[in-house]
Amino acid sequence: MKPQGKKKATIYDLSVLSGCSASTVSAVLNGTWRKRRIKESTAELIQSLAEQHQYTANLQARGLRNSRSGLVGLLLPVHDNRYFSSMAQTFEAQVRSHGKCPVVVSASRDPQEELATVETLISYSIDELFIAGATDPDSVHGLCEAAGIRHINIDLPGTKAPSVISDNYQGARLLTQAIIKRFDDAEAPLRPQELFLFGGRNDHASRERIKGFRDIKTELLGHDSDDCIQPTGYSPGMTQKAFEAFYEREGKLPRGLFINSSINFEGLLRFMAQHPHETFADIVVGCYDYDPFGSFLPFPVIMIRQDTESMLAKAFELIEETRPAVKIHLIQPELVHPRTALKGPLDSIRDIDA
Amino acid sequence: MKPQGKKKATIYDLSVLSGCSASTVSAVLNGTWRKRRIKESTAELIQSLAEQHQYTANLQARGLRNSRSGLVGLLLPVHDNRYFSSMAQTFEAQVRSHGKCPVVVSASRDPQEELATVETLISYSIDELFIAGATDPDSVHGLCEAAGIRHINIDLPGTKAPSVISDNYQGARLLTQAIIKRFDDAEAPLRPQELFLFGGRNDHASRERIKGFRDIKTELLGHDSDDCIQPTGYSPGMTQKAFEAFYEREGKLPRGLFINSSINFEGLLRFMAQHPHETFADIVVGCYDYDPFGSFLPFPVIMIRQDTESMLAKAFELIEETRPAVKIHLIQPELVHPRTALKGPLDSIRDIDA
DNA sequence: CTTTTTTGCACAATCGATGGTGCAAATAAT
DNA sequence: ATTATTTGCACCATCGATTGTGCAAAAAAG
Repeated sequence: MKPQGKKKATIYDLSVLSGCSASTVSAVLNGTWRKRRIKESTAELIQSLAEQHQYTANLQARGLRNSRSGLVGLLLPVHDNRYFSSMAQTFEAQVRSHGKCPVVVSASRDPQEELATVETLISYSIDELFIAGATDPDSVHGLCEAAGIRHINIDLPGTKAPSVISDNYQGARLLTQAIIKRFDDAEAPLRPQELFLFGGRNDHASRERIKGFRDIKTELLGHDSDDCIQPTGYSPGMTQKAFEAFYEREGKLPRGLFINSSINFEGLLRFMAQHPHETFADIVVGCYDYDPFGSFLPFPVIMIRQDTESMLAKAFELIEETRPAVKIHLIQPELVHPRTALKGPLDSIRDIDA
Repeated sequence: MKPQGKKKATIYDLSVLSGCSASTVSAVLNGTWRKRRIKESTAELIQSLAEQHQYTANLQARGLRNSRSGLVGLLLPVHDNRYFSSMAQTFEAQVRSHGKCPVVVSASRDPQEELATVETLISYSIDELFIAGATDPDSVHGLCEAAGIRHINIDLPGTKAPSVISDNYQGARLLTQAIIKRFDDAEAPLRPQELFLFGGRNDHASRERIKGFRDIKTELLGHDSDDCIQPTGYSPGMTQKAFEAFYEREGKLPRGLFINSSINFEGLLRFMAQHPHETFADIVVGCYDYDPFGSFLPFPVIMIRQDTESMLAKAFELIEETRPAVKIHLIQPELVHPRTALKGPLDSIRDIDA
């Protein structure tokens, strides 16, 4: 029928048109009509009217009534890096496959903003919340708990709700080992003071990665000292400064670099922009995060791809449970060798014309 | 006060607690109380009660009543590439600064999914919609129009709503010119059959870019033939195949490559993974999209950074207008030379501990 | 000490959908 | 033909917030 002037049709409009009551219309349109013993012919009539008038339910009204909204939220620290944006992509696909509506929001790794954002989501009667990389997962838990909203931590664990995170310790060991191995047939063997870790802050992920780094480094190279760890926060700018400072001091970069995340890796890019190719002639970089372009830089870049699909799948599984245990589920990440272009969530979406 | 057992406080709860009517409570808490001549002391009482009981308005109820929700939507084709994810990031910042709540969803460049997603958003009484990179902006317009929702196209233009897009023609000229210039002091000059365009499909952006590419190429190199244009859709897999096919046929890659988007660039990465460094020894790549890691690949990569901030700013400006003209606003993109690490939206978020 | 004006707030309808309850008509059982 | 069931649906309260309207009490004007 015509695209209507302005206002959307409601069950009351259809009620008038069909001669049935609004409750009948409602039942027909939300599928509960068999349970309510509505005649099949009545249902058909109403359905065809609904179609003609392009009826779609007002989800705010429905949500108000059932205090559910059909929305499932993903709280992200930031959008614009490959780790989180590909998480968003898989999240959307999984939520849709459950027949719900995904909502992705970021809170800039700011505890205040995290809480404010979650409050807003709760006010919209969001049904479930996936909390990824929150600085303060337990406070967020507090809000969800009070509102009776199922929630789960991803990427960074909390102590009050179940968490699904990648096995940072193991991943860091893998990555560090791979970096070291790269020097196996170098003319000069890698010395402990030549292998540094840059980036991260005092969060669970960083701590675990640092532990893994130090453990395997000590195992393989015999020694590790505190000054080989340079936490810079999750900021490209600070990371760049750290590299500049190091370079100023030492006249060169460490031969082996463990970079805590792709965001920190961008700090290295900024440093690179200021220095000639030779500066990077024989370095090996390991980055705890995968970025397809990062994998093809002019020096060997070994990366860790966190398995966001498995993490989210596990998270969905747990969030469905009635009383999930408050424990941390570790998902194994994957080591990605230099010059590797992995497939991603985009590969599963069809592209029409070529 | 205590975090409450389960249910959130409503104006009715506060109404009882304060001895005032619900309408008074409502007025106090939504700021209209002066207009309603509520005594200041009453307002203070209610506000303090609200704080004690951690009252937050049920936004679904409010939205139902005003048929507005405070939500502003951004419809994206996909999340996981730097162009769209950084668009999401700036979008969120801008929406928040307007006191609204951002909602970002992707629709996989699938016209069906686009419409379904927008219908859902409309059912939540979203206030405004930014339609980015939609395959079928005009159908989306239809839905918004019928629902009386302000909307605007970004990145890909429609014919029925105002659009803000980057100047693809001009950008493509810039980029192509920069590619050609790179060969100025090469031993062998670049011949027209050595400069190819890969990627894109039959959308407005691709068409404009192809036009810009061909125009300047003809101007500078004297000739351009149809087979130098290889549209592959927006899919890494298809793009890879196109490169493989070309390589199979010609035994090498073109010396000059114009790649239509970072998504297509990922197709080149996949190709690269299959071939040794030498294959890329003297190629020059121009990519219509900026990715910081892409900028540092082992061969010269010239990129175009689309100015998402300006695009969104302009879009916000237009969407506020009562009757914005249905026209296309062009935003100039920026040429980014190889080995450049630009700042992005992440730089404006503070990082607490270093 | 009236009359007018202002102040301060309560009432009740409304937004659209849902679901428990009740009840008449149709059908089946006796 | 009478009672018991089943069928098919209407009625109405409800979710929480908003807002136009109305009306006492208090203050000001006379």
